[in-house]
Amino acid sequence: MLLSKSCIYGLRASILLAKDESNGFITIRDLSDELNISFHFLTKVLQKLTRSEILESFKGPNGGVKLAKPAEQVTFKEIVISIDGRFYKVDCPLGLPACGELAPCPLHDQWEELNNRIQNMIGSVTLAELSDRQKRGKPNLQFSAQTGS
Amino acid sequence: MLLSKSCIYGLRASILLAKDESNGFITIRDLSDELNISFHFLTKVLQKLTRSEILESFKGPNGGVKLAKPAEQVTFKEIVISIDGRFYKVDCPLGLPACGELAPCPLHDQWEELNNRIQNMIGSVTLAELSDRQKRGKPNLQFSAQTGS
DNA sequence: GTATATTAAGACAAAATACTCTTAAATCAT
DNA sequence: ATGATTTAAGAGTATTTTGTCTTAATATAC
Ligand code: SF4
Ligand code: SF4
Repeated sequence: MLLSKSCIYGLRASILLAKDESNGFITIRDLSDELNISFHFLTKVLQKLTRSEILESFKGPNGGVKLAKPAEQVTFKEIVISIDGRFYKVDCPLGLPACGELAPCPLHDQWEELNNRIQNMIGSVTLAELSDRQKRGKPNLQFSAQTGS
Repeated sequence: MLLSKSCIYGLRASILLAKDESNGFITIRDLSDELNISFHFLTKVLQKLTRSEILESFKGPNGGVKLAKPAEQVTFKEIVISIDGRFYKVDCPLGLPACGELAPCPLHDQWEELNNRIQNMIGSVTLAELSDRQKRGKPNLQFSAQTGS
């Protein structure tokens, strides 16, 4: 499991928001219905994104959430950090102190490159790019109940 | 978090076992002391490795555990699978069905390559290679209490 | 055989994560 | 103002993961 479920839900919801071009508010109920996940749970996840000012929310009728800035300016990584709270990093599981710098084991460089790759991957791709795939996609494409991992 | 703690403990213990060249049994108590983790918890983890025939165990005085085969023949991956129970895989978090093959999003190839890299990484390195780093290392190198991730 | 050392097994507890529900606050429509 | 809609907040529950403890089984040494 690379990302928590909360994080995955937040990403999926964000992509739905990016897909909407009206820039109006969309209710969390609509999002949770389309994603097949709990409304209340998603609400909590999106609250984090709102507090991080990735989303903007509005209460009352015609309220909901929307992206606080253009989808081109929101990275995958921002969302992960906002929800999972920490900088995403894959540490070496062997955890030896004073390791690596002096006498790296056969995996040391690979762990490092793995991290760089992940950082680069999620840091450079934006919601705009991710949702574009959706917008162009077949209309019957839907989010599944399964979460991936 | 890429690997569970159980898995990390199992890996660390296995490396200690590989470091020992006498090929005699080592008590789990010794391992847990050196790794600074709970004896009982490590026992349960190592039982999985024993059932998978990666380790061999022996009860009673002079008993303990040892590698069931040469360290050169035990891969990182075998241990992960034995303990975490599943094939290690980093799925795309967006989880769209009928995705990818037809119209991959900007990350699709990268997720795939990430997986290949991880599979290759943990599938090709053996305990012998990992412990070699330890054997040659400074004698005061010790496992830390922290787990990495 | 009796005591001792050691893993095996499983019940139990604690913590982290995932999820649900209730109530409050804000906003809008009438 | 009143009532409906919708997010915010937080209490509460469930599940999974992590960790502890107790007892049983197996082997050795005397
Ligand atoms: S050398 Fe690097 S990868 Fe290898 S055990 Fe040390 S920190 Fe981990
Ligand atoms: S195309 Fe993108 S969203 Fe679809 S499975 Fe591949 S990485 Fe995931």
